[in-house]
Amino acid sequence: MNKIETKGWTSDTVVSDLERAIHEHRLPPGTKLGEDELGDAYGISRTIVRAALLALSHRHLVELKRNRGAFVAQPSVREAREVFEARSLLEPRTAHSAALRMTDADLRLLNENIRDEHAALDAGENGRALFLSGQFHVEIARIADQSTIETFISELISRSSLIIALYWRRRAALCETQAHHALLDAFAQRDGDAAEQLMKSHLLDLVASLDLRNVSQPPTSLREALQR
Amino acid sequence: MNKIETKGWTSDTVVSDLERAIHEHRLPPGTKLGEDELGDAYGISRTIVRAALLALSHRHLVELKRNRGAFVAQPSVREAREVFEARSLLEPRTAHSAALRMTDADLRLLNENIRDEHAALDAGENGRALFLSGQFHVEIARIADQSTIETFISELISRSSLIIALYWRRRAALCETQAHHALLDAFAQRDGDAAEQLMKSHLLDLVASLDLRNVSQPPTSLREALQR
DNA sequence: CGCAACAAGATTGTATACGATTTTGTGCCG
DNA sequence: CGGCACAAAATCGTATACAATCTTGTTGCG
Repeated sequence: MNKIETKGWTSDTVVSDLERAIHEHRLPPGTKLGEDELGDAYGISRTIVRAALLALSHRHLVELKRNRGAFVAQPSVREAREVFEARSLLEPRTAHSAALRMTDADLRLLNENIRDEHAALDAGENGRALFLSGQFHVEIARIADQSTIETFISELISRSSLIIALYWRRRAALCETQAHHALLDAFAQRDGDAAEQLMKSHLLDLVASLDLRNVSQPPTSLREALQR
Repeated sequence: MNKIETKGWTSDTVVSDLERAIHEHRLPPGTKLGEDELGDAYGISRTIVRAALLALSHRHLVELKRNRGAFVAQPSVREAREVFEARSLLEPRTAHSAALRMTDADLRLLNENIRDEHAALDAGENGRALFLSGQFHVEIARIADQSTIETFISELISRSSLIIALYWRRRAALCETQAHHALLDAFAQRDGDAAEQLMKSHLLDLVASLDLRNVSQPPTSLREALQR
């Protein structure tokens, strides 16, 4: 693997970089994250890498197996349900708050986000589109001016990306930008109740688009199947 | 400081130990947690201590200041409001779910918890009473069978303990065991709606018992006042 | 030929050494 | 005597060395 260099990588920037790579499905669930490998890639020692992996494990994006190494998490069906249950408690009412605090600048930002997502989809950059789609939700929490809830939602969004990687049913494009459009309309009218309802429906739609039957955990490779 | 020893302290056990000490107000907000000091106390190297402090900082129980050290967090008024806002989104509906899943064994456990809290109060062990009071809330999330939400609530409860340490108005005893009693009754009747309402009120009462006016951040010592 | 025991290699876990930064203490100069 | 500059000490940040554990490959026996 070639170096990334050109930056002064700190623990936090490595976390951001890896989180984004996971979120964009460039690092699929189950991928082994070797400490030496990462250290070489970023041009830092294992000390920093370990701090980053520890942080990612606290966000449930990476699973640390003692004496075995770090792996991109593979959320179980159970965990997938829990994540969306948590989102359904946090996001609708947060969207409500956001609608009441929405500024024109915020609206422009959300609009741009949707536009960029469309552009990414057209360009075939599905990973980037998925990332932007998640950013839309995090941005709402930021607008609601609730940084504590924003932290939770941000984690849940990243985990949702892993869940989508594992359990997404339709192989077609993410045809959910309509939901975001509808939300944007509610925000534009500062209609808290509408935003809350739309968000609730949006999350239900998302869960419905997943295959969460307890049948088979699809391993990403033969190798991964044996590691469990 | 004398050693604790007698245990094989891992990073996780140190985290639990420190978290409990913080939760019980044995380590008040602003307390400096020196790495060498902790390493000596537990008989481990700074490597493990740092991993533990990193974990605690991710839970917002410890603040890491670069090249300055780790300190028990001192939540701002802003942060205090956010924590209780998050709790108000998560806990009522989680109590609802818990009520519907409640077993007799669960009821006994919650009952014991309340009894122990009373005993601790009578014995003047206010820290332990506060810890048990928090455990009550976490236990509800466990009974609701939502480990993801439980993790969030657990963090919020610990942060609430710091908030109470800083902004608690009445210096008298924590006369909130009645609220827990009322909740227990609702649980015993498997009345989800009642439990949800009671939890909502309970949280509102808690916030009301705090002094969250933006006046003065009471520093724990002269020293701390200058560090900010 | 198959399987088990053992040895070699690779990877993580922990401790420690060293450098950077901040804090604290001292002394010179105004 | 007060204040600034510089030096000493303490503490954190990072890298690296070594130990523990797991994985993998090999060999010998049944």
